[in-house]
Amino acid sequence: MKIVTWNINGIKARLNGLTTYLKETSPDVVCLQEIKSMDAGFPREAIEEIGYTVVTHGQKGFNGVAIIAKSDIEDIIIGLPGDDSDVQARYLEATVINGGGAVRIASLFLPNGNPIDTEKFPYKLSWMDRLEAHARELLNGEMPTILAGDYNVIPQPVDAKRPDVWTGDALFQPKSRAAFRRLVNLGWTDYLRTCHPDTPEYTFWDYQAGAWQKDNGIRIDHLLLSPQAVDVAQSAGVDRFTRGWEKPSDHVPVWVELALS
DNA sequence: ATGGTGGTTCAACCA
Repeated sequence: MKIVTWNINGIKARLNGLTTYLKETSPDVVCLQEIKSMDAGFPREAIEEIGYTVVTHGQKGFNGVAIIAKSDIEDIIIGLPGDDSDVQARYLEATVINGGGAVRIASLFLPNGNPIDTEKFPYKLSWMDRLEAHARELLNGEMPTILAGDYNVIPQPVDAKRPDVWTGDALFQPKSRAAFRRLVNLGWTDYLRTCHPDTPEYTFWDYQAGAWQKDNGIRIDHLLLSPQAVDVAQSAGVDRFTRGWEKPSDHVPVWVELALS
């Protein structure tokens, strides 16, 4: 069972890329971020036509997350629990049934947090606090669980080609990194890093200044696995090839393979 | 080097 997370930076601009990716790699589940579409405007038919169920949590213009799967999607939670006043569409959680098993999967788009001297940075940190509280609750469940998404956090210096230029950025601030570490320390596994301890594994390259050509990337899209998910995990990787496509997203898909029938 | 690129929506915001 292949589970993917991918910030597509706009579903309208990326529909061809997404359907090509689905046909070429045949993933069982894809968690999408930055669909930049309302639910009604999401091109669900084009994705259903190639065999996927579609659940979206969108808003006008910005943000927006979705989960698409080859099988049924059940027990859907829309929005990150903990603050009913937060109207930004950044979190969607559901159960995906797969043969003999079920996996609990979240698609999350963590706030960017820049510039750090504005209200955007405390919003990021409070959102991470809420995620930590909810992630603690999720560990009490019995199901394999994956928190997948664009975390907008560079966990370690190895996760950036040029860590020095990110020191003032919300993605690499000590408070952002500490909050990510607290999450992991609850008992979640950054499975891609576990599988590939010695290589950068970048997932994002800026559109500007030839970042892709220079491989000036960062690793900010993550799959955090509960212990029950780690027990059945087999491999993980980054599908870098989509970054070289015509009209690419600035992020690429990150995947994990689980041994569920 | 205080720019550079891209998506959504339509002047400005977000990343």
